[in-house]
Amino acid sequence: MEIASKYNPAEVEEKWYRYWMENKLFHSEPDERDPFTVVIPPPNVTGVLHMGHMLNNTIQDVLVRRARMQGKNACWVPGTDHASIATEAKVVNRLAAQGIKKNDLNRDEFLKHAWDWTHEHGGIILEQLKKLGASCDWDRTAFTMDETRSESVLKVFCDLHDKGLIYRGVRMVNWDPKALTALSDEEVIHKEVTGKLYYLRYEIEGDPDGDYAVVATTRPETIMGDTAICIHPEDPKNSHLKGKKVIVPLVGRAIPVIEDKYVDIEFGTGCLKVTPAHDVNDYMLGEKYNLPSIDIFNQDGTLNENGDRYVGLDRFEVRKQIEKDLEAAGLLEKVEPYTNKVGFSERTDAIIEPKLSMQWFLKMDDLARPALEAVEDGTIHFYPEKYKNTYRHWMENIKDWCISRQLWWGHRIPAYFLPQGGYVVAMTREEALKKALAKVDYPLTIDELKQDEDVLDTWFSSWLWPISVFDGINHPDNKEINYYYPTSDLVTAPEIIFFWVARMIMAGYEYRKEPCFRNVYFTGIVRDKLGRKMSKSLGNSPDPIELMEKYGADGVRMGMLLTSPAGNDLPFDESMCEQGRNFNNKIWNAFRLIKGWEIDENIPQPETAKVAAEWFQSKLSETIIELDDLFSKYRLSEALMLLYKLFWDEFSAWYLEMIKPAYQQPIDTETYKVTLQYFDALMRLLHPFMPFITEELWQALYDREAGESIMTSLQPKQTVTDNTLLADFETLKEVVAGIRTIRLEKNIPNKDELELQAIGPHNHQYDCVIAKVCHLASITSVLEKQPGAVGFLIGTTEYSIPLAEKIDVEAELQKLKAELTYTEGFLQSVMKKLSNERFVQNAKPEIVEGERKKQADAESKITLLKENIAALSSGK
RNA sequence: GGGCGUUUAGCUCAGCUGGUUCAGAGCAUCUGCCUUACAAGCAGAGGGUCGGCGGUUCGAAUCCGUCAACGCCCACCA
Repeated sequence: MEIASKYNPAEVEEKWYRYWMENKLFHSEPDERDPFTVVIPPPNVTGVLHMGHMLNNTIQDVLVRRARMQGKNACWVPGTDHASIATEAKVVNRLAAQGIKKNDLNRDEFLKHAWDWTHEHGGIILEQLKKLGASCDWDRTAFTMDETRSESVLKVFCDLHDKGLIYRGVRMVNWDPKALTALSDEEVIHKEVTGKLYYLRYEIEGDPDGDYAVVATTRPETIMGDTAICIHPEDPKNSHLKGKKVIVPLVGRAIPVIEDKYVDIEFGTGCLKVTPAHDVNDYMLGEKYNLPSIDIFNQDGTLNENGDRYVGLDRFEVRKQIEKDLEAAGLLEKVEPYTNKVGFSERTDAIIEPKLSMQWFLKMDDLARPALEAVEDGTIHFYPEKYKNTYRHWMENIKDWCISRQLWWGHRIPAYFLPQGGYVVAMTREEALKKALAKVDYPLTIDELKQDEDVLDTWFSSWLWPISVFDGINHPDNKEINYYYPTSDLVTAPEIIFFWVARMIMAGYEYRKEPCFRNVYFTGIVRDKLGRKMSKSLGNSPDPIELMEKYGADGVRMGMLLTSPAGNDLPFDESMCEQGRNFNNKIWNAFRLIKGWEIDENIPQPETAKVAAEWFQSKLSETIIELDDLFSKYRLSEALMLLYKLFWDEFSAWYLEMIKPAYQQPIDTETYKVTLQYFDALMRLLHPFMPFITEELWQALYDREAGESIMTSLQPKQTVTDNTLLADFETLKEVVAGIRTIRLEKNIPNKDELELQAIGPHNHQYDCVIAKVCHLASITSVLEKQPGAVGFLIGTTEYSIPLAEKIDVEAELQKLKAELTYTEGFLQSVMKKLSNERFVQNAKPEIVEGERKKQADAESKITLLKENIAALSSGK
């Protein structure tokens, strides 16, 4: 059989993914096994795969594949999110490119465009996930705006409304003047911005030439909305303003001076302008002192009819202009550079305008309580644990959730307004009519009901995801939800801990009285080499599909996982994928070696192979124990590294070298059989990480039945771990390394046979292995080192190799002397400890014992070294 | 402004309740090898006063205090 010396992933990956799909190996149905459920964090329906998805989904796939191979009924539910604002923004942009404004269209027309866009781009990302090897149950693919999920959302809205948890009210909200919608607090990103602090003069009414108030503000363009200025009641600087009225600059309107301790005397002039319509704090002052509220902005951030001479101009235009006008009118005292935090829209990056508007809110206090408790008491476990703190802090200070958005793409709020005021909430218009008729005493037709124009926040559908994908909202007692819920693990980014994770937990308790998942694994952020977050706008993100073409999906998966412990950022570098690819190649070539052997049934198993096989069995078992432990702690990077070393170092570099028959010689049946078993076990251990190559080789290892797959085989279990044997082999490896070093230093070709002599304790049990690996003629115990031999120390045993040619005495002496100096220093530090009475008294007995042994070993080593030095010197 | 976290080899990270797993791993680097599975490889080597200072202790990378740098989250100071 001819096998290429380089592994070629492309065709292998294609072939096996198809095989898995054709055999329905990803599909899950409820049965008697334990379920292992994971719901995918649904990516934006029109999004494309980026590196963050790669990391996130690779981790999920590892967990799911491993669970499946532990005999669980694994079910990974894929799907997409309608991503209200993001998708609507994209559609608006596309329409704009065609010269169509959103406002030119009615709601239905716009939605048709949105659905077209969704069908055109939707699901691309899911196809890309297949390339990665994701073992999702594609038959269950869900969409947050498909029929089942939409019904769930409306049902929950109605239910929460009926429970009195949803209310409508005028509040100061975060207004996005670009997207023309309110945003939740979580969608606002505060960034530091360098701007100016303007000091404005407000003349005192009735005293135009006299004193005036000076107000410091960063937003001079809002003065048209001023309805008061505020000072601290105990501020001596501004006491002359008490009880007075002042004139708003340029506008000429008189407003009162109010007093409140909210004002910081030290800041600016200690005098604050109050604009209740456009600042959250001012709003509160306005409420407290019953001030009128003058809204000066249109929805898009331009000034409305209250904008005086600036009507129609954009807010930032006005800021520039008003500075000039104030200056000209002599009303600008001074301008200082100033840095403050400004809120930006997460989606559109527009500067948020605090705006009073009528919105829908969800009361959070009651929902938050059980959700907080679940994480606190460990019912739901976070990895890494530090996010517990973040979570607690938010949950303890939770505010009501603004759930309405002034958009069209999303779940339209099922509230219907009545012609003479009031509203009803119902699943359908028909139901709404019934409810309405029961409520009013005037005749009413169905067309007179006016449905709320707004849609719900995207997260109002995703918070139901672990339930709604199994239709557990609409049919709370169906077989699927009862079987698959609660889900097992959630893998997501810490950025959405509030947006999504916290709210899912709340919905879980509200609608199932049970946690929605047991473990949450928070991934880090994928960054570029310079530490910048990978983003489309920076153009610093490699295309995952291209990466997979270059390094193979298994290679990329491995590259991503090697350096990303839970919660740590991942500084991405292509070289990591290279390492992954190289490992694939290593596996491939080990397979080539094994499969290339000829088997001879008549030859007995050599002793070397027998002990090697025993040793590897133990090594394998030891590794499995460690692996289980790492998985239980979700330390996936370390788990992979452990297997990497097991395969590369222990199996390839040691085990295969020990059992390898001589060139063109056949191998015995026993060794061959056991080696195939080991290889099989290694493939199964690696499969969750690298699904494709392991399937390819696992299939090629034996004749497999049709439809059989490594995917549905079981993970190897621990067997016997012989610790003595393992320790003996570690010593053996040191001896081998010592001999190799001598070969290298003395330039002795591998084919030259050498003799090894041991002075001091040496276990001859595994000599055959050393002899084979190092190509030795013999290993003997002797009493004295031969003149002209070179050696090395392992513990208190000296190993030496007699050499025919002359050795470099000077160099040998130097080496020995250096070793002596080091050992003497070491002995000194040990002696220092032992001569310290308090150490001997206080330290645990075994520690003291250990130090005594160190002392003895060091002393005998020193004696040995001195003898050698003396022998060498005299022989000079 | 509050809270959380990080700082160990050139890079990315392990190091659990203080002492024989204590200074480690992988990658990178250097040296020698095209040895008949693999140069995407083999063999070997070098490299860190564990961020600074102070303390507790017989003993500190590990515990305490403090300072510094970086990161994240939260927050209405004009």
